[in-house]
Amino acid sequence: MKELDPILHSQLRLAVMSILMSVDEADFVYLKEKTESTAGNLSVQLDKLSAAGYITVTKGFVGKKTRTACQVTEQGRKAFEEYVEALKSYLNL
Amino acid sequence: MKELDPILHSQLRLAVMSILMSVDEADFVYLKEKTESTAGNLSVQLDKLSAAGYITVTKGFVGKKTRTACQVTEQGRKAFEEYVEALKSYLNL
DNA sequence: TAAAGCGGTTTATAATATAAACCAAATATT
DNA sequence: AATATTTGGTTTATATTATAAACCGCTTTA
Repeated sequence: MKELDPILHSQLRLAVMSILMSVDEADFVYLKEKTESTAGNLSVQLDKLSAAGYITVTKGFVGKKTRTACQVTEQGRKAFEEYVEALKSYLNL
Repeated sequence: MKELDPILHSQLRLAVMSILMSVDEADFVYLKEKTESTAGNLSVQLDKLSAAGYITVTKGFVGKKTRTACQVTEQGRKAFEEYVEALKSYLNL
């Protein structure tokens, strides 16, 4: 049986990646709403995805307010696809 | 986003359930080999699946040797299928 | 200018996964 | 026939993880 990438095998991180896979860029607030997570949890999990090289996190401004934007990297895209393939062998899809 | 059943969202438990879904009965030794897990880890995870009502664990004998057989329950089957459905919404399948 | 909100981060806690240590019974070895 | 080894596990300790709570600086509003 294939290994399931532990960085992706986490509900919140998977949800974030799933969103980023189909949206090309999403900011902190949007991700928080969509995933219904707490800010603290989201912050930690974004750090992990970023540390793994699966996403990039860019801090900028919109007017005077900060804005943290996230994008999936090519490496993240690949990892996600491999994770899906591995999972399929578990789910019999 | 749907919740992912935490009992199933674990690599080893998912692997066990995946096997049991397609085999109708499997014993401890077989599951251990197939999943390449340690006996301790497997024992703990089987307990959890059993406590959740997802599998039944039956201890018997083959000659003089003990044999621990596992079967998925109807509840487990249902939970597995719901888990698969929930995951699909994350994986875009 | 104080108070309340927004957009987060850091830190503490609870839950989880995993392996290591252990155990009893059966089998093999000397 | 005693001793060592293997088999089939369970229990316990440890490391990792997920999660929420507490916190922080900056803005906006009262």
